[in-house]
Amino acid sequence: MKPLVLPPLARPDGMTTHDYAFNRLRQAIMVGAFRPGTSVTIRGLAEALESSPTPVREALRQLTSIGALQFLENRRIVVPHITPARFEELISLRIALESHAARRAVAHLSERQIENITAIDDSIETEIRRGDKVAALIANQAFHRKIYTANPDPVAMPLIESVWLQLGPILGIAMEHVTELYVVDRHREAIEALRRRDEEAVADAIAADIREGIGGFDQQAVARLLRLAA
Amino acid sequence: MKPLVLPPLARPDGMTTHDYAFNRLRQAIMVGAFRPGTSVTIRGLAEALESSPTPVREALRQLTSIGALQFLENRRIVVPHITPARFEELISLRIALESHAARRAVAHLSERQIENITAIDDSIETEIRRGDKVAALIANQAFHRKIYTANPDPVAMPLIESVWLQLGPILGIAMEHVTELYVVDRHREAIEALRRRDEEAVADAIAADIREGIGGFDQQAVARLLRLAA
DNA sequence: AATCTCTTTTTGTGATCACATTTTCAGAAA
DNA sequence: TTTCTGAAAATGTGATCACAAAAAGAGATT
Repeated sequence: MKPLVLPPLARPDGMTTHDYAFNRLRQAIMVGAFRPGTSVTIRGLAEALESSPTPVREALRQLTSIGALQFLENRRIVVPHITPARFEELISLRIALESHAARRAVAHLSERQIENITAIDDSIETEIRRGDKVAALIANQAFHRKIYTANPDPVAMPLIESVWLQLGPILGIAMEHVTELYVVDRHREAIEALRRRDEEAVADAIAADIREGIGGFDQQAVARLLRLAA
Repeated sequence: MKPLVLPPLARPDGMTTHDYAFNRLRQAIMVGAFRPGTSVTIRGLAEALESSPTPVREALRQLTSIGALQFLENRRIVVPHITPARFEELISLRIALESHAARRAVAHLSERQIENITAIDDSIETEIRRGDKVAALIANQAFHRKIYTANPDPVAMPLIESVWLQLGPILGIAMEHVTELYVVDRHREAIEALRRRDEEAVADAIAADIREGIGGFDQQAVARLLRLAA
């Protein structure tokens, strides 16, 4: 058994073991730390997290509920495989969900929040220039999340994160093959539209942003990689 | 402790205790067997299901992942409350998700499948005439599910079911106050559009179907009920 | 060298128990 | 009657163990 490498994550006080395991695994999958097809074991993770099977199993079950993992028929636990068709469906779903969420958030965004979002966009570019792919990815997710959660009832957010999780393993592959990240300027476009309170323009900018790339990764290139891996 | 009443559900051979608990609770919530704010206990459910805390807790954790339940700060487990605003957000999300899923399914539907869907629609009307609200609800969900899962990669389906689950408790309230169900003929409209392979018309029919009612329940009336309950 | 068979190890499952926190509720005090 | 207090009960959490199924590996056979 390979000694599982898990990106570190602080454990806030009072957080249950189960919650900690869930969040840490979730974060790991979301930023591409696991490749499609990777299998994990309850006991292995329990050891890596210095815990016991019970809370880990609960965390794994939750992760399967949101599409991040899969319990196979033979009881094996794996990171789901992704076909090119499934990848295309997920991107298309992201566009539908996120342009919807963006549209429903516009009316609730304060000037202050828009400034905040602009600052996050700057940090994305900083990370891209520094070449830190994972940090750029996380900042990009923060950018999107900040917009959608301006809605006081962000019911779409958990669903969006579920799609991000399902795309995570792809990002891991992409990060291995893509050497250069590029700055997406659809973000500036979205911010401008937010300032004008133009719901349709915001939705369009977000849709274009997703269609053109996955947080700094060229989508066409990723699709090509997938076809090769299949 | 009130002796929990849970709608029965067959347990297929080889299904794990955990899976059975999950499916049974899920089904119960989806058809409105629990009111918003209802609290459940792990031991209580374990007893009702003639099982033990471990698999039940896993099932409950999974249900929270998909928005069907909520673990509060004080460790209480409850069916989430719904505000009118949240209800409106969920309906709007249903429209976005399901019109998208319908559009992406059209190209994959065979004539045979369309016939099947027509038959399901007939069964909805039968149940409505018989006055069996729960059966009508289940048939209505089957109608929608059958369309969306024609897509060989139905990645949106789990998200759609998550929204259905979050609307479930509302349906329970609706069923208490609404005496008369009515037949939605947007279904016929959708079927006609499916036959013509008209993606936009299908998406529009589904959107209208959702906007006008929740599987036989008048949406405006439900919104009014919610405002009263709040 | 490839395939089959049987043993050993690994792994998921579910029941049980101890512990800490929360809730409940009876009885006292205002 | 209402409010406060403290003991008892209920509840979520997590570790452990026994069990059955699956996987891995060793050795024999073809």
